[in-house]
Amino acid sequence: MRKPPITIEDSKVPRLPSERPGPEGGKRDANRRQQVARICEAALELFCAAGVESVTIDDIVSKAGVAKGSFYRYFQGKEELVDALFSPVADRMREALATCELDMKQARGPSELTRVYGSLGLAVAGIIAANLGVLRLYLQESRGPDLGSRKPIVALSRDLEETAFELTRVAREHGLLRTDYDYRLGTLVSIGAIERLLAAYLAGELFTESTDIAGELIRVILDGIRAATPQA
Amino acid sequence: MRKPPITIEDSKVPRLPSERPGPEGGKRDANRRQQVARICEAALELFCAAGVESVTIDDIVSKAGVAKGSFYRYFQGKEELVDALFSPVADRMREALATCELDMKQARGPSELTRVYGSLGLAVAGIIAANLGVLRLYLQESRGPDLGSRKPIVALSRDLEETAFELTRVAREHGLLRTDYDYRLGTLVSIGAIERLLAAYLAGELFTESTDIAGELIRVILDGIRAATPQA
DNA sequence: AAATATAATGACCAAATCGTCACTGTTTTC
DNA sequence: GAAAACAGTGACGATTTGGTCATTATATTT
Repeated sequence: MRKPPITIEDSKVPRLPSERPGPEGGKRDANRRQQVARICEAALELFCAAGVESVTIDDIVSKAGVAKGSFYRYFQGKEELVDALFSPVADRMREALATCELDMKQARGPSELTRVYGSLGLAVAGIIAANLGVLRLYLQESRGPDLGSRKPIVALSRDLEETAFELTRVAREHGLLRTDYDYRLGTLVSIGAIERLLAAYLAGELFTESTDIAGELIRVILDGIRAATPQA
Repeated sequence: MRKPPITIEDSKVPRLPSERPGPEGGKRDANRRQQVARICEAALELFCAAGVESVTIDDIVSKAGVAKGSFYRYFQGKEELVDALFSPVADRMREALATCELDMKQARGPSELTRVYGSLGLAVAGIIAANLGVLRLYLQESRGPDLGSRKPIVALSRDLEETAFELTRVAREHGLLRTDYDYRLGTLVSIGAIERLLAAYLAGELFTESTDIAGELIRVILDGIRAATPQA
C-alpha cells in the first residue's frame, strides 16, 4: 500500500505542459498524439493482462518505447492515464443512457418500453464493439476498491448503475410497474447478467454466436421488466 | 509488476517450519493458532479495503501486531495467505455442489429440479452467511487477472463456474432441457445476477429484506431454467 | 540560418517493499 | 531446573518503484 502523494486536482487529459503551442496540423501536434497513443495502447494491454494496480509506470514506458519523463509530460500519473482511457467511452455511454431516458419519458405502454430498451441495447452494443479492450478492463476492475488508479473505473461503474436505476424508475412512473417492489433488484440482475455474459464472451469461453447471446440478454432484461409488471 | 521470485510448490497451510511439535493441546499450539488467526483477520480486512494486490506484508503484520518474521514462519507469502483464507470456504462450496450434483442425477421432472436447486441455494446461503468477509473479497477479486496472490480466488471462481455448468448439463440430460441451446448461457446469467445482487447487498446499497432478495434470485434461476425448457 | 520554444531522454534520488537472519524469549522435554 | 526445541522479533541488504531534472534533440519562429 504505497501511500499516494498529495495531488492537486487538475484539468483534463492530456495535460498541457504550460499551454499547447499554436499550430495544430504541425509535426509537433502529430508527435504528441503519437506519444500519447503509444502510451495508451501499451498501458491498455498491460492493464488487461496484469490489472491496473499491478502495472508500474516503468512497465508502461518500457512497453510503449517511450522515456519515463515523456510519460509524466502527458499524464500526472497512472490514475490520469486510466481516466484518459475511459473518458471517451464513458462519455458515449452517458450520452446513450441520457438519450434513452428521454425516449423513456415519452414511452407509452409495455411495447414502447421494450422498443426503448431495444434501441438502448443497440447503442450500447455499438459502443462496446468499438472499445473491446476498455470493456475488458472495465469488467475486470469495476468491482475493485475505489482507490488509486482504479478510481475512474469504479466511478464510471457507480454512475452507470445509478443511471440504470433512474431509467427503471422512470419506466415505473411512465409504464406499468408495481410500486411495492424494489425496482433496483431487477436492474441489478440485468446488469450482473449482462456483465457476466460479456466477460465470458470476451474470454472466448463461449462458442455461441453473438446474436444468440444478444437474444439471451434480451430475455433476461424483459424477464426483469416483466417481474416488475403487475402480475403479467 | 514486481517479478515473482522462483517458488517451490509446497504443501498446505499453515506451513510447518520443520515439523509441527507433538502436543496438540499445549500452549505452543494455542499460540500458533492465535498468530495465524491474527494475521488472517487483519489481512482479510485490509484486502477488502484496498484489494489483495495493493496490500503489503508490512501492512498486514503492522495491523495484526505481529513481527514480519512471524508472518513468514506461517506463510510463504501473500498467495499462500489468500489460499488459507479461501480454502475452508472453497471446500464447503465444492461439497455443497457435489451433493447437489448427486441429487440432480436422481431428480425426475421439473418440480424435482426446482427442489434440487432450492436445497443448493439453502446450503450456499448458509456458507456465505458464515463467511461474509471472504465472500466480499471474492466478489471484489474473482474477475481480476489470474496472477500473483489473486490466483487462489480466480481458481475458485473458475472451478465453481465449471461445476455450475456441469450441474446444468446434468439437469439437461435428466430433465427436459433443449439441446439446441448453449446451456451455459443460462448458467452464466444466473451467476452474474447472483453475484451482483450479493455485492449490492453487502455494500449496503439495498434496503430490501434478504428474503425479498432471495425471492428475486429464485425468479432469475427459474427463468433461466425455463428458458432452456422446450417452449414452456 | 540563427534563435527560440517545445519535447524527449534516462540517470538519479528517496521511499517502499520483500524476504532473511542473528538474536532473544518461551515452551517443552529430560 | 537445566537443556533442547521451538517461536517471535525487528534491523538489515537488495531490489523495485514513483517522480524529478539537467541535458540533449527536434520543431517552430524570426
